[in-house]
Amino acid sequence: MGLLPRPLFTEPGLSLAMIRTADKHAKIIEAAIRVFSRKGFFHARIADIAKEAQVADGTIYLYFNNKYDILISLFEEEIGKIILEVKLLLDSEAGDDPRKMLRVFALHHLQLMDDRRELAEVLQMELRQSNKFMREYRLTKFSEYLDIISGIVKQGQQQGIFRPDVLPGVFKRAFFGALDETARLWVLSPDHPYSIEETANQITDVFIRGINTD
Amino acid sequence: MGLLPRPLFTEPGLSLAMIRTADKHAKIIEAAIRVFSRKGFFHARIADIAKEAQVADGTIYLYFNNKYDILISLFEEEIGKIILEVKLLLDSEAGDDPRKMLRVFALHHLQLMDDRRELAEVLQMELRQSNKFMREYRLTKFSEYLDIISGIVKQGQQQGIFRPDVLPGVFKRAFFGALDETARLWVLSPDHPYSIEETANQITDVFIRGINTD
Amino acid sequence: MGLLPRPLFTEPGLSLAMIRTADKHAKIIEAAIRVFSRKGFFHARIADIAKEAQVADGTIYLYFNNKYDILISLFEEEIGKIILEVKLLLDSEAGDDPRKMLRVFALHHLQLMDDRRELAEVLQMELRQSNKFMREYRLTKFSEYLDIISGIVKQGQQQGIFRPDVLPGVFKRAFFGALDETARLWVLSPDHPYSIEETANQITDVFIRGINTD
Amino acid sequence: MGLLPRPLFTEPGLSLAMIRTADKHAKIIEAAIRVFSRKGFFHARIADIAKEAQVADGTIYLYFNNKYDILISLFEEEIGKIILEVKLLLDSEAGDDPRKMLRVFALHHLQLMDDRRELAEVLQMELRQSNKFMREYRLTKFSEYLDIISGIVKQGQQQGIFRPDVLPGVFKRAFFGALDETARLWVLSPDHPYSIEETANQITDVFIRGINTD
DNA sequence: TATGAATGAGCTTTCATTCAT
DNA sequence: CATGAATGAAAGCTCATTCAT
Repeated sequence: MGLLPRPLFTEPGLSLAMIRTADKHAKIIEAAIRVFSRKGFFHARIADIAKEAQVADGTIYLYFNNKYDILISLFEEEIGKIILEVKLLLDSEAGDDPRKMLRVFALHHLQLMDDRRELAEVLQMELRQSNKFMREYRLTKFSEYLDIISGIVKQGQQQGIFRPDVLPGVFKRAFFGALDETARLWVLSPDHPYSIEETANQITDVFIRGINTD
Repeated sequence: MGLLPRPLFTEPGLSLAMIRTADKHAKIIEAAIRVFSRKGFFHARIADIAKEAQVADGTIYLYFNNKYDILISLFEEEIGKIILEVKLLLDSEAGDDPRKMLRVFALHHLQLMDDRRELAEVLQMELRQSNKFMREYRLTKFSEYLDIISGIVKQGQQQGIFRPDVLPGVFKRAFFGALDETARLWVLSPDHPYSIEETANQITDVFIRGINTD
Repeated sequence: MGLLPRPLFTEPGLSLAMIRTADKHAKIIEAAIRVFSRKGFFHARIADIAKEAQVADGTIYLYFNNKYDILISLFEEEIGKIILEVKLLLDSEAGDDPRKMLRVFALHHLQLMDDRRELAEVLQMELRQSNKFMREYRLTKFSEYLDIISGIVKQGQQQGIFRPDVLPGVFKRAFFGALDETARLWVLSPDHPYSIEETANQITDVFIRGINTD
Repeated sequence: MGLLPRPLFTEPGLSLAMIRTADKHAKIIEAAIRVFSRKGFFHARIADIAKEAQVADGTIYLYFNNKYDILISLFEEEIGKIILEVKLLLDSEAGDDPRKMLRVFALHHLQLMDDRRELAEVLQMELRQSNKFMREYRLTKFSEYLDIISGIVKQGQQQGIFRPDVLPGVFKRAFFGALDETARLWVLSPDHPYSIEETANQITDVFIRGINTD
C-alpha cells in the first residue's frame, strides 16, 4: 500500500476536491454561456444548462443559488477576466499614450466580441435586463470596465492631449456604446462587411479626432 | 334594431367601429409600454396589460395575435412615430447643414428618452432580445431610424464637409450606440448629473470634430 | 330579442356566476377531503385533488391561494357547519339540562366521526400539524367548537348541578380529547366493537358522574 | 495491522464497535426529536438531522433504512422508555390502589409532556399520521402504553372499587385522550394557566368519580 | 465505518391562450 | 365585439438516497 504512487508535491491549499469543484463551477458557467446565447436567459431551462454541462439538474444548485445567480456570476467572472486582459494589454502595448490606449481598448473589445461570439451575445442581450431586474446585484465589474475608458480620458487630459472640456463620464459611455452597438451587428449577422481592425480604427479615429486638442 | 342611430356621414374607409378599434388598439399599446417598462416583457402578464388598459384579458387577443405581437407592434408603431417626428424636425430646424442635423438628431433622441421614460426603458431593455428571438419580424422601422443617420453622413460627404473615408454604415451605429448607451444611464438612475442639452452637445461635438474635414 | 325569456325574479346579489363559483369551491373542498383522507395532506398532490374534483389543476388556484389554503378553508368551513348543527341539536333536543347537553354533544360528535369517515380522518390527522405550522391561521372555528363544551359546564355550574371547582377550560379539553381519541380508533379500524350509542353513553356517563355535585 | 491494539477484555456481546454504534444511533434519534419538533416530520430534512447530530448525511443511512424508519424507531424507543418509567413508578408509588395508579399515570404523563417538550411535540404531531401511513409498523409500543390504563381499570373492577359496567377498552382511550388533548395545549402555548399537578388532579378527579362504585 | 458530492424524480404554481356566453 | 373563467403545459427548485473514496 505504501507503494501506491502518491503526488510528491501538492500545491498547498488546493485539494483534489477543490479542483473538482472549481472544475464543475466553470463547466456550468461555460454551458450557461452556450445555452443563454442560443435561447436567451428566459427561454433557457435549467435542464438545458445541466445537459450541456453534463451534470444533473440538482448539481447546478450545489454551485449556484438559482438561475439568476448563474447569470450574475457569469457576468462578473467573465467581465472580470476581460478587465484583466485589457489592462495587461494596455500596459504592454499602449505605453503611456492615451490615444494608443483608446485604440487598443477598441480593438480588444471588438476582437473579443468577435472571438467569443456566444459570450458576446449573452452580454449584448442580457446585461441590460439584468441591470434593471437584479438591482441587488450591482454589476460592479461592468462599471469597472467602463471606468477604464474614463481613466484613459483623464490621463489624456492631464497630459494635455485631450480637450479638458470633455466629460470623462459622458465620453466613457459614448465610446463604449459606439463599440458595443457596432459589435451587435455581428451578433445578429455574423459576416462583417469590413474587417475588425478597419472598423476599430474607423471608430477610434472619429473619437480621437473628436477629443484631441489641436 | 334598424332604428338604432347610425352616423349619417362616414369618412370613407374609417367607420365608427374602426375608430373604436383603433382606440382600443392604442389603449393596449400604451398599457403595454407602462407594464413592460415596470416589469419587463417576460415578467409582464397579459392580465397586467389588460388591467392597465381596462379591458378583459381576452379582448387583447382580438387586437393582437399573442404577447410577442404586442411587443413588435409597439416597436414598429412607436419607432414609426419617432421617425416621422425627427424627420419633421430635421426639415424644419436643421436646414441643409449636416452638422446641425446630427445635433438635432442627438438632442431629439436624448430628449425623447428623457421625456418618455417608460418607452425608453422598453426600447432599451427589450429591443435587443427581440432582434434575436423574433427573426420573422425584421424590426424594419429600427433600421429605418438608423438610416437617417447614415443619410446625414452621406449628405455631408457629398457636400464635402464630412471626411469621405468615414463609412456611413459604421458611423450610424457608433453614433446611435453612443447616444443610446448614454440614455441608458438615465433609465437606471433617473437624475442626470448634466443637462440633456449639455450631454447632447458633448457627444455631438466629439462626433462632429471626429468626422469634419480639415 | 325582447321576447327571450328572462328570469322574472332574481335573488338580489346572487348571480349565476356566483352560484357556479360557489359550486366549484365546494367541489374542490369535497374532493380535497377525499384525497387528504386517502393520502394525507403532504402526500396529496394538487393534481390528485383537481382530478377528483374534475377540474384543471390551475382552476384550483382560482379558488384557493395554495395547498395550505385548501386545508385551512376545509377546516374552517366544515367545523363551521358542525358547530351550527350541534348548536341546533342542543337547542332542539337537550332543553336546558346540561347533562343532556353533554350527552347530545358526545353522541353527535361520535356519530359525525362515524358518518363522515373521510372528514374525520382529515381532522384527526391534519388538525394538529396545522395548528403548529400555520400559525397565521388561528383555527378559530375549532376553538369555538370546544367552547360549546365549556359553555355547557358553566351553565351546569350556575344551575348548581355541576361541581363548581371543575375548571371549564380543563374540562372542555378533557371531554373533547376523550371523544376524539375514541373516534380515532374507528378511523384506524373501521369496525367498532361497541355501538356508537353505547360508546357515547359510556364516556358521557363517566364524565357526568365525575362532574356532578352530590 | 494485526498489531493494532485490541481491547483485551470485551463485555460479552457488547463490543466497542457496538457501543459506538449505539452512541451514534442515539445521537441521531435525539437530533431527530429536536428537528422534528422544530419543523415537523415532512419539513425536516435528513441534512438537518445530520447537522444536528454532527454526522454526515450518509451516516444516517448506516443506522436507519430511511427517513420514516427514524420516526418509527424514535416512537418505539421513546415510548418504550416511558412505559418502563411509568411501570416502575406505579410499582413504587401507587401500591395496589387503582385510584392512586390512575393519579400517578396522569401526573407522570402530563409531567413528561411538560418536561420533554420536544418529544411531546413530535408525539402530538406525528403519531397520528404515522399510524395511518406506516401500517407495516404497528406502533405496538403505543398500544402497550394504553394497555397500562386498561390494566388498571380491570384491576380496580376486580377489587370492586371501579364500576364493572365500564368498558376498559373504552376507558383507556377516553382517559388517554383527555390527558393528551390537555397536554397539547401546552405544546401550542407553552405557559400553562394552571399547574401541572392541579390539572392532573382535575382530570383524574373527574375520571375517578366517574368510574368509582358507590 | 464515515463522508458529502452528486443524482434525478417529483410537485407546486404560473400564466398565455381559448371559448362559451 | 367583449368578457373572464377555465385550461393544462411547462419549469424551477428541493431533498431523500446513493456510492466512490
